[in-house]
Amino acid sequence: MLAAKSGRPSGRREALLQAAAEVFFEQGYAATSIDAIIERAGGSKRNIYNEFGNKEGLFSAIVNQNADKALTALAIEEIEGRDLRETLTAFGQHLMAIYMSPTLIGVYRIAVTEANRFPDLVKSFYEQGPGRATSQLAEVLEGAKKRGEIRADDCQRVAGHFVGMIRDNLHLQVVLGLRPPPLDEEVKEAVASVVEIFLNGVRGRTDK
Amino acid sequence: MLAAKSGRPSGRREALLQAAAEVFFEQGYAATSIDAIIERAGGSKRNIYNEFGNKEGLFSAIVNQNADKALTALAIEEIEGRDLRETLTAFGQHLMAIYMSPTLIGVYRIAVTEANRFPDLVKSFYEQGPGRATSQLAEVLEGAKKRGEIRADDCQRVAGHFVGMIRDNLHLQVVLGLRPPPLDEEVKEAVASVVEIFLNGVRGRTDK
DNA sequence: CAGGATCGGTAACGAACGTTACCACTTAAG
DNA sequence: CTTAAGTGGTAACGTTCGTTACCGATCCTG
Repeated sequence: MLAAKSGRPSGRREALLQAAAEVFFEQGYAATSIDAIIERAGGSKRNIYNEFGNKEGLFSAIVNQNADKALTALAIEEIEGRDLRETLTAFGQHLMAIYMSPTLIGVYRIAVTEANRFPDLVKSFYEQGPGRATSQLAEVLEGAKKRGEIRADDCQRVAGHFVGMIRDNLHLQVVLGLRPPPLDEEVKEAVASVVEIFLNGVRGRTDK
Repeated sequence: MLAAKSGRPSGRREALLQAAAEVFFEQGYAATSIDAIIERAGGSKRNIYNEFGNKEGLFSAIVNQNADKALTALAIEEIEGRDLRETLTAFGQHLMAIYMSPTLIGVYRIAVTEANRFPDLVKSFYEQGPGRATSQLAEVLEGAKKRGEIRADDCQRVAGHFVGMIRDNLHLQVVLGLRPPPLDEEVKEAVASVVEIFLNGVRGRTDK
């Protein structure tokens, strides 16, 4: 049709990636047909095969691109606040926003689905995403521990607890399509609740 | 072949369900072929169509059966311990064991994958599984709150935090096939750490 | 023992899919 | 203006898959 001028192949490529991501994330790899992608992106199959070689090439391009997007959005070195509570709150909100973004919901779904078919893709997704976030938080906690602000045996483990609480059932519900992503208001409430419990939890031990 | 006597149709049915579950959970719905199931279960396609009608019927039977399994394994009314710490520890270990069982890992994968194709199945899976667990824990917490043992604004929300911490990154890693399920020793350590933080977190507020 | 009905296996059918051959059209060079 | 090159659309090919028609074997009934 006349959706895109034929003179801009890069625009074509982007449109294909966009449309393919939508369909892949919605339907899964096996259930997604090249025809369905073309129907959404316009143009013809020949376009896909010229640009990406085959179905698997297109899929890999999508996952890598979006994992990179999530990675660059995860620069928390800069959000270290005045005190630990502020840092945790900002980090939690940031994390929640990323986890709940349609893009990462889609990547998450596809990672779970195709874990067997594309183990390398899944590994790099985890390491660049949740794994990296946890490690970065663990470093922050390590610093707080040395300053005596918290008590913790294993900061890596405790950091995992924190990101687990952030994901909560909310993430699961959104991933399962049982509810829409939360609005800012709800995010703030949930993060505040998590930070409150977490801070009390790691600060002092009243017994034992 | 001679794997099952032809006189026991119920044995046949069970064998089919078992084999189909393995392939479905491993490959996903769309990528699983009837032939692949037969190859693993023995017999012939006719068997599947006589017993379950079609591919979708077989799939639904599997998910329902395994969701039921998880449901019946979730009777926590009986594991209320002497004090809150004991109850939470037992509940946490129970929950972790269920979440990490190969069966529920498979169901979880399929639920995430096929959320769009089978919304009703996914909904009942969530309500019978994570949703139910959270609600039951919320009731326990509500009791503790009335007895003054903990402080919490919204027990349902806080219960969500707890199950989130239990899932942790461990669950994600297992679901993604990045590591095997934890052994008993590791489960106990993780749950103890979670309970420690959670109890301190909801018990007293040292500031504010 | 005979007859009928039911179950299970084989093979085939029709549809859908990934991929590619082929051709029309546009574009740039001479 | 002619021609060579490359891009994009259409149609077709071979394969795979869900489903079913057909037929032999098995088991229950009289």
